[in-house]
Amino acid sequence: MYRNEEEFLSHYDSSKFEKPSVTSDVLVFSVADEPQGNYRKLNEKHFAVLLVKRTDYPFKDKWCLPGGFIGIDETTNEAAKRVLKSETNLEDIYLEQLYTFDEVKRDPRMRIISVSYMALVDKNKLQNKLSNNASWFNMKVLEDDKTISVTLDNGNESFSFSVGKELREHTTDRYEYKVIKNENLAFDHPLVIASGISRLKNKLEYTDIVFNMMPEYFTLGELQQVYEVILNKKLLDPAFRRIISSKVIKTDKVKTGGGHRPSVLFKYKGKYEEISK
Amino acid sequence: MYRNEEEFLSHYDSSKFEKPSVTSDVLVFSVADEPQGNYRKLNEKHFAVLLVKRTDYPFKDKWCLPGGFIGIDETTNEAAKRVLKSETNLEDIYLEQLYTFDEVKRDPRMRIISVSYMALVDKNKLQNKLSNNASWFNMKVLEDDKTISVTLDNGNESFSFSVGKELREHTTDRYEYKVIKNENLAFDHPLVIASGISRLKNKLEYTDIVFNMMPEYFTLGELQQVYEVILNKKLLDPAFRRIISSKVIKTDKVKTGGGHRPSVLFKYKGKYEEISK
DNA sequence: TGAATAGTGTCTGTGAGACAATATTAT
DNA sequence: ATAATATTGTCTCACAGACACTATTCA
Repeated sequence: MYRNEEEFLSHYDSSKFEKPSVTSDVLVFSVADEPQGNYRKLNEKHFAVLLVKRTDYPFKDKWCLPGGFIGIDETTNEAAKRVLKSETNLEDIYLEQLYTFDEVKRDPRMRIISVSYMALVDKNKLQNKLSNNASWFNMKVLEDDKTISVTLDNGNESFSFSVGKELREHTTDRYEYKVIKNENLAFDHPLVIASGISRLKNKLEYTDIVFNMMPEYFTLGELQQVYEVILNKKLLDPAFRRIISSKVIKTDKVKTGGGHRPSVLFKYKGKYEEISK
Repeated sequence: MYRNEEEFLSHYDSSKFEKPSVTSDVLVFSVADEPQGNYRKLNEKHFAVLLVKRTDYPFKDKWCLPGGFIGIDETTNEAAKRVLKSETNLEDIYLEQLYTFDEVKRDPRMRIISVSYMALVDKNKLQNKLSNNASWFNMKVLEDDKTISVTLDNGNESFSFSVGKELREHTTDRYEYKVIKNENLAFDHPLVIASGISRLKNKLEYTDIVFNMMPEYFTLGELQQVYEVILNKKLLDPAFRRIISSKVIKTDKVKTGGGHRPSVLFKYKGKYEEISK
């Protein structure tokens, strides 16, 4: 035994155990604006995720989440930020740890543990800033009691995957899904995407994270569209306005030009409150 | 470049990068029954956490969560179960991944990433099964907007710690706390405990996890006490009964002997429903 | 009998769901 | 004028908070 902590540390051999590798993977969500024919109608919105085409084995040519090995002096959060910066050139965006995936065989090369993060971005803020093998995929999500099915489409390619939510009796963990169908995604990334969707839906209801996907000024109609496209259901206008009103402040700006009554622009109250204190 | 995945894998050198070590730490919560003088009164309940005294450096003689390095062929979840079994001799108990803590300097020896799990147990099920350097600590939790303070007491020792919740603008993560005061806990375990308390409080309201800390038969009064001691506030009887009634079924058993009206025993509905289908 | 908990009844206010009604624009 | 969205009004119903009341036991 050693006499004190210093002495102990100087003798400690950190190479004794065989260690897993650790990566940080980032699930980047956004809501895309898609203009369509009728000048009167609003832009359609799509729930979208950022994927990267793998150029190397394993899973060469499959799509995966942006991510990579963490440095020995870098936190997983820092690694996620680094990856995000290099793929989207965005900084200071919302990032939260999602889940740590660590099935022993999730990577065929070796034991790799993936700490996944969820990021929310306003797609309009990044213009032509995507790295060239990255691409946004619109998502259509179908969810029932037992399954989450997602269809992905980036304009050129379209494919789908589905995962099952099976609840084991005593180890119930919301994110312990199981891949049922997957052909075009690398690793266990279907699980990560499904977990992220589930988390986002939940947090939408009891936090203010949605504003991380919004521009500074927005109409309540636009905001409602974002909720609707993520939650995948229509909301009633008056109810939505009631609920959201406390989180948002009216500005004196309006949005015109839509062939219908102009819409007042709002901004997120959060920051404002801090200033006004 | 390699011609196919197999060829690639056979050449892959997994020792190229310097890797962190990975541990699995388990936050075991329970609610302790403490009998007290007056024969009429109900047992007092205490929110409790299981800690282990460290026998080695670093942090020799400080208290920490049960945990340990994961095997190269073992998931963090399996490691958590293994640890739990060895400390409490309990199996098949509720276990969910909490958060992955990975500050670069969180362990003075070397880079160690900790995947933490939260477990809920019914303390009555384990009799004298604790390993000998483990001990239950009753917790008193004080929480306000900015701080969580916890006082721990196992009968012999009493100490407290506190962590601050600071919300950074764009990286808001509920579990990114900061240690303000800590003298007796090893590593960053104050953060883990605070995160777990926060998660448990939340999940109490919208899931059924509480029943993992209950015996098969319980009275609504006892169940209410468990809620009250975890949420740290009194609940109104009629409201509580209304809300909980859908999750629970009445049995024909009663609990007598308390110097007051006997109380009907209930059981959790979850399992029952599956059988009756 | 009385201390203590078990359990029920009911009033009130809040807030969500639903739907109707009005307002305003560009073509 | 019309299609389309913006915005507000209001009715109803469910439900949580609050408090009062009744029920039952055992030293």
